[in-house]
Amino acid sequence: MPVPAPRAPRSDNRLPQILDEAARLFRRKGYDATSIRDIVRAVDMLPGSLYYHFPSKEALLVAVYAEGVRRFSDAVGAAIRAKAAPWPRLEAACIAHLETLLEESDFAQVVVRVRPADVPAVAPRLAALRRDYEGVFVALIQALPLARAMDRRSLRLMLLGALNWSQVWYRKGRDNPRAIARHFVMLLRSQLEPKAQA
Amino acid sequence: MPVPAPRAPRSDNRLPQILDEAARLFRRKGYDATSIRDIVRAVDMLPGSLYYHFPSKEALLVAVYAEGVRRFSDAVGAAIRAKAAPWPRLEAACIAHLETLLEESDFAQVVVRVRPADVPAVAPRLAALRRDYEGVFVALIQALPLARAMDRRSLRLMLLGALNWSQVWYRKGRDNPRAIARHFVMLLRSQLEPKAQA
DNA sequence: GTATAAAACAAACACTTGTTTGTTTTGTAC
DNA sequence: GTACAAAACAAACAAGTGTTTGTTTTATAC
Repeated sequence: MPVPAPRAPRSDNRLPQILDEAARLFRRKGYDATSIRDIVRAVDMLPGSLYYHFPSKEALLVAVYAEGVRRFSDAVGAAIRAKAAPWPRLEAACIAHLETLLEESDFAQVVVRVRPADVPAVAPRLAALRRDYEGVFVALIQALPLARAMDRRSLRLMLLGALNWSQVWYRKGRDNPRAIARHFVMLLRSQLEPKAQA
Repeated sequence: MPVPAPRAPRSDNRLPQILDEAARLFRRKGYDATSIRDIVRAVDMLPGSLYYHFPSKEALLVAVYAEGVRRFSDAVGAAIRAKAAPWPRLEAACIAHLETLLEESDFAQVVVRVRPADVPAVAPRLAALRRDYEGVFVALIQALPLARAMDRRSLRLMLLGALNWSQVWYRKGRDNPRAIARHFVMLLRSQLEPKAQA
């Protein structure tokens, strides 16, 4: 009894639209407040049909979350590739992070907005995804030549915290992601640099 | 036809327990993920009974949120009353804010965790409450003698953002609210002060 | 002790939730 | 054009949602 060969997905496959819509709604209303029916309605589909693509609502969230992390990583990776010195690399990373978060991607917003602990069934997976991404910042800050015996962990937590919290107060048009990121990094930089410049 | 005089509330009145339990659950699971039944179960009450005390779930949230803001304000108010100079006042405020948030009060955590926009029916009220509280920080930062033509709004957003985001990574025992707050303020302070000290 | 209002119960309401099941449509490869 | 798997439909499921209604208990003030 020969096993039938798997076939390529159909070209009218609406999985990408599902992901897009899920990201948009998870971002806007949060995970709990978004229902399966909310999502499929926007894609003109029936609730049950979603379960052909994902085994559960949680699995859909994981897919969106993973895509969000990928967008962050891609943007930051490309940004730091263009810089050599430690501080410019960190600044470029922060700018890329914030532009992705605030202007580019609903997927990225989901990563910042949804707390892993709020979705127990997949909390470890979400936490791991976020941790992997933040590893880039650990490395970037590790590479900084710091003057004092500075706690690099606190430095990272303050910087990323301030950046991510901007999601709460940011308003398109009024604020500018690049300017915010530059500003925040500058505040820390001139304070921590070995020699002077102040 | 004389209007009957209102009577004092009964002493076995369980409203305080309801508020406590709502704060605990809103903090732990979020507003949407917490049901009326979750709350009353912990107080050993029936769902309908809650509606004697609050006209809606949103009204209950407003009560919890307002109490959270009050706790923040009380703690910060007491803390800055003991200091005179601008920078020590700001530092004391940050310490009080973080200790209240991370160790004292479920109510305070709700203020930081629940986004007004997620509860449209009462979003303006929640936003106003939070804005009122943050006014203290506006004033504290306004009073700082800054060296450069520094954007005080960005300074406030970075500081409060970093503080509030600590709710995401803070772990009791491992981390220390007072130390975190001191650290964050120090990072900004020595950078911004007019003369020197660095 | 009795009147009265405070505070809770008991039971349902109409609706939404995530998910499952069996069936049907539909694009594609031969 | 026919076979076949991909992808969707149609319809229900059990459980949970916020809330309402009418009734009953109960602490307190006189």
